[in-house]
Amino acid sequence: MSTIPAGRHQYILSQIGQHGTVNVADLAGELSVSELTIRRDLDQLAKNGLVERTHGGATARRNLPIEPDYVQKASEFPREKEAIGRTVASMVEEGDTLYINSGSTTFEVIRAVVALEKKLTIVTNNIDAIYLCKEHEHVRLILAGGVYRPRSHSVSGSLSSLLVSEIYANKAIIGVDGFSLTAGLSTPILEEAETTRAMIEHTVGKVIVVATGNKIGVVSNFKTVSPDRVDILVTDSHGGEIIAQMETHEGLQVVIADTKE
Amino acid sequence: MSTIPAGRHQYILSQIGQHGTVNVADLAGELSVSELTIRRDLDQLAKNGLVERTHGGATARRNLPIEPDYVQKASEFPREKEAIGRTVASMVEEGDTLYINSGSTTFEVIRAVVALEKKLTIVTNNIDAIYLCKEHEHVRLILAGGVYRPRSHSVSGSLSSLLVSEIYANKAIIGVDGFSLTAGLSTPILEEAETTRAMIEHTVGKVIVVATGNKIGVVSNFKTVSPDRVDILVTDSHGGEIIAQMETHEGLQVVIADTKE
DNA sequence: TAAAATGTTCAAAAACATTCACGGAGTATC
DNA sequence: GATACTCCGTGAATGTTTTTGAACATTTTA
Repeated sequence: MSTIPAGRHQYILSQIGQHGTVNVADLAGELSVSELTIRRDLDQLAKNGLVERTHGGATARRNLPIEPDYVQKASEFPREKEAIGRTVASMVEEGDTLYINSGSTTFEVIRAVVALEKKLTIVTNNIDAIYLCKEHEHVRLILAGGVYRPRSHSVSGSLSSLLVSEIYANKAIIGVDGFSLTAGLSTPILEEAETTRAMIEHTVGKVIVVATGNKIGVVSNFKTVSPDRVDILVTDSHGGEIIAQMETHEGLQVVIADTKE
Repeated sequence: MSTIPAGRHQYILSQIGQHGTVNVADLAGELSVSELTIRRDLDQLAKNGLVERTHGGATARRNLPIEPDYVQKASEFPREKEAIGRTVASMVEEGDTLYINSGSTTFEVIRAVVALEKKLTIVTNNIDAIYLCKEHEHVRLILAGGVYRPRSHSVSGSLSSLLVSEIYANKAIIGVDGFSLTAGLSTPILEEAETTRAMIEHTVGKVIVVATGNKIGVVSNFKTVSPDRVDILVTDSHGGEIIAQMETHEGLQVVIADTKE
């Protein structure tokens, strides 16, 4: 009898494959370990998405893990992005319909916005938004369709724009890879640029751009819209002197998000 | 043998799948638990939309008052669904563009189809398809947009149909909650019915319906399309005598998926 | 109306989460 | 080479939650 954990796991999985379910007491007897150890084995297998944990044992898992690997989230400027999210959330009002495009900064915005517990409609092409909205009854999530891009966990392209053209939002929250007063908003992906542009064009209220300081003054490959279309820029305190120029730009309100404590 | 709640549920569902009905007294005897426990099991299954509760037992759903929980449903007939998936995958050819609607059976189809390593385009409203296609370079995944439905892990509604109306596929693989020769395809959710209908209408090739045996002869709330529009039905061996009628139906090819060994 | 099935409440039992301690494998330090 | 050290898997002890079954009143079915 294999005494190592990996051997037990293999045995458990084969039992589940054979019978559909297993129970803790039987496994403990068959493998000559305590029930506690079996429980820990099952918990681990469940965490890896290999089995479905139930009271008293486990069952085969045909469906997928609910919680995917989006935990990696904002690896670059987590504190700044979280602060930006909080700041933008304070601008959202009950009943708003929001366009939110994809990206790690706007993901943090969605996280902060759904936490408000306000009645909202969110229209986004960020697939990961699902996990944030899933358990929030008060948020209606409309996902843009289109071609799925694994790298960015988003959908984009002309099919997305088609759906966007049917919806008018009263605020757009746009993450960018580059924001410059001369070149406007820009992203490295053509399809993303198209979808983002469609969102902005179908917004009747404020267009809020979110960008960490390192994006300010940067120009990426594909232009989305000109800077004049932007009403509010929410960024952090690392934008450098270009921020000062932007603050004097007519029609553009610059908000610096506080990374508190 | 000591059985856990989940194991009992599985057994009860398989009994219902085979015989159509179950009664409390028999189950209590077969599973060596009190009738009260069986009643509680049945109540729970009914609450999740998996069975229809009656006095003295339960029956297969004749109609569906509530939206079944996807996670629960996914573990209903794992072997049968896997077999159906494998069978449908053998009908798919290199270069196909497939419409696949949402549901736990079609999910298994997607799983089997992407494993083929063929170059394909999959258009679906099943959100979980993302995890199956994420690491398969040869599959282009187009996600239908629309309102997200947490309980069924899908998007649906008029916005989805809008996107679907732009795409013509050469095969449609459709999961249903009810398939009857008189009433046709039906589902418990209006929006799903609409999206599925749009998919079928924009398919130029074969329409393949997948359904485990317990769905055969069942009528749910909202009709999708008439049975004449269906070319192939892939099901398992638990369909009962209605299958024989279907096999004689003109223009409908019935395929029984083998749950190997 | 009588029998069967159900709903409800409550207590016991089973399974669980959590914390702590033990012991072996490997590593670092002297 | 010995000691101390951490890391990991394991099991015991504790209190908590879930599940189960009995008892009794109520409803449904025949």
